[in-house]
Amino acid sequence: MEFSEAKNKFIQTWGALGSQWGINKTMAQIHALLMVAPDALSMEDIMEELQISRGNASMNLRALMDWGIVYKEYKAGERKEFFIAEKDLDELAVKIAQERSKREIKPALKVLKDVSTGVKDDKSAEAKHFTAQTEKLYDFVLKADNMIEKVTEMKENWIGRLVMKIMK
Amino acid sequence: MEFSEAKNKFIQTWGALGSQWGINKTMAQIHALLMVAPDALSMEDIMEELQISRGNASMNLRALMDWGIVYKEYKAGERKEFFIAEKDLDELAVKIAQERSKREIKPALKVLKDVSTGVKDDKSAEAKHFTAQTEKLYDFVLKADNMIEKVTEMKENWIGRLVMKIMK
DNA sequence: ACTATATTTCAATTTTTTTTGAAAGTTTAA
DNA sequence: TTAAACTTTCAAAAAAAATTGAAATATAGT
Repeated sequence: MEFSEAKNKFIQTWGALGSQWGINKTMAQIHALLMVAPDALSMEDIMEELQISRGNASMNLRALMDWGIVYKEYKAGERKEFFIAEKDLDELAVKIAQERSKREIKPALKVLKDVSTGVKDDKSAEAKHFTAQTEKLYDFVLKADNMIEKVTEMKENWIGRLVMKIMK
Repeated sequence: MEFSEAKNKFIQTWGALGSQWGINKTMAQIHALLMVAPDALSMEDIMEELQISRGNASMNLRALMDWGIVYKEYKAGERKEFFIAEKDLDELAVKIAQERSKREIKPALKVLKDVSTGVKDDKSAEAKHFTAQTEKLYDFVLKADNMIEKVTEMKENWIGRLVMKIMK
């Protein structure tokens, strides 16, 4: 297999996978590209390689930096900015987990708490079942979220260690 | 808070959360509705409550059943079909994890294996870095996927047990 | 302060995804 | 076997999301 062919296949696959997990295709592709680039790339490089517009590149690079998984780099004597991906996979997973927790799980937990404790006067079977079920859901999601935090705290190769623990 | 208000808030939130994780809004909303319904609902009930078309209801119920998290139920003397959600949250999480592994992670792993082992002749720094990086990614994703399988095997309240283990 | 270089923003457009609704298909009961 | 009750399918329409490109903004060097 040609290198360029393999690289392309990887970028396309990573983009498609991103879409399925609610991350826009270009964002995932830029990330894939930076993950396998040995050196920092400029916005021009990225536009060229992925055949995307300047605006698209700019917005998605910003999003990746907001997630904390891509960094800016400045090169001496160069005016333009270069970009580099977090390449440590443990660190990458931790960052993604933390961001998803902060952006999505925490707000959902708040709503779950509100709705599970908010219905007071309604004595119907439907309302009782609702309260019981959303309460269970709250407990479950809270536990899962705490787990993410715990896992995140055991810095360095946490996934390896976790596999050990699970296998007992 | 009125029950109907709380229920609506829950359904909307669950739908929005679904979207962010690559699950279509209606599918997540139907699931939310069935999660808090004390009894099985008919397609009519669902269409009515969520204000959606018959086709939409039919397609998304099928999708939920394909994921194994919603079941059909037949009532004596009733011609139409009723639907009920998997309400055990451990079971629900396991089913979702298994489906995502089967549909998305396994195929991605195959591509990662292919591209990380497929570039043979290219001695450039770029190609070398590519092979090294995709190999690491393969190992990492494989480990994560194995973890899902292990966790899935410890039936019954696996998340609680896992929290225990992690906290040591 | 000016200018060349680079980046960001955002309204308009394009693409993708979701939803509709009606026709086709299926099942059950008489 | 017919017909009513119900479900599925899928082409067309609508809605949502992503992308473009050019104007606005920012920055650095002289």
